[in-house]
Amino acid sequence: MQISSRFTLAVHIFACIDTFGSEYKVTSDFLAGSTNVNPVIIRKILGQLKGAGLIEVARGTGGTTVTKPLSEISFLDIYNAVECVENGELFHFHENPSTNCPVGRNIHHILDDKLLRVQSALEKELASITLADIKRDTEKYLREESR
Amino acid sequence: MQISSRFTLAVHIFACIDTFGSEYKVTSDFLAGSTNVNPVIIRKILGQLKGAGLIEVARGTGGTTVTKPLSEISFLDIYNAVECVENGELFHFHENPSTNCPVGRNIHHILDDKLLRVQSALEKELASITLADIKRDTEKYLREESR
DNA sequence: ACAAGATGTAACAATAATGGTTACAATGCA
DNA sequence: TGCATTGTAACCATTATTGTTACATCTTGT
Repeated sequence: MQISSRFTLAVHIFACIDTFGSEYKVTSDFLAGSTNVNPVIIRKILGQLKGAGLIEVARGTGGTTVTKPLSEISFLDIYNAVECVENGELFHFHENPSTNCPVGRNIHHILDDKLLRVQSALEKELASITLADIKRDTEKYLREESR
Repeated sequence: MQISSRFTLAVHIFACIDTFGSEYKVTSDFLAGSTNVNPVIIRKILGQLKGAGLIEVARGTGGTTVTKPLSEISFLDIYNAVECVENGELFHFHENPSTNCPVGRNIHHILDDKLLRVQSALEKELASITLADIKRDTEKYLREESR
């Protein structure tokens, strides 16, 4: 199963806030224009990012701002904000394996440490990438365009 | 989004084949008993594992065998066999970001290398774990039980 | 005070994936 | 031939995703 487009959308949103925030008021309609995604979807994602304390959204007047230095917001923060995995577990276990079978009643013990290793590897890499990297590369690509 | 229980089921299946294969004929009904999952679901997973060349399933007579040494079958092999991600891409991208917006038309360039890094980290860890590890730990837990 | 522009959210729909279930043709062996 | 088993089709229920309309609520400017 793929990770929801909410994640790439959220990064796109941050790139827009950083690129256009000083010049325009970054509203859900503005972001809907850039992402080509329905403004209500955008507002839901903004709500999740706000819930995670990564942004502030101005009620009434509109507009979005980032609450921390970009280098302190990692892909993992964003992933956790928008990807609501239950119990935070990457792997879905089949329920109630047979307790009559020696393998069935031990499969969790056998697998858990290994699944955790895999999940940790994913999260570690997500944590190593921050919005500062996105800012740097966004500026790079925009510079290349304007030449 | 979680990785489908097909993955943990597949590992469970391999553990059963290894533990019981010499003593019993490992049929989809047998596996359904151990996993507590419908035999048709088991047969579908067996079909995927067979398609990936990891096992052989005896038509008519029934029973399942592994085609390679356990140390040569990694979690990544199993993951790729049962987790049908389109294009093999872990991250889902929102479609048609605006080409009028500088961020919209560059977001793919900006993100692609970073998403690939994350996916590679996941796959590398999956590749580092093999069914030989599962065999070793299964035997360990069964030994601990019988004391 | 009120109009205008935004957000927050409810409600509903379409689509897809997951997991389950029944049914049955095809297979291989005794 | 009979039997156990696989492979697969045809459904179904449930859930997640994404899209859409609608509207109450909030803030500011006039």
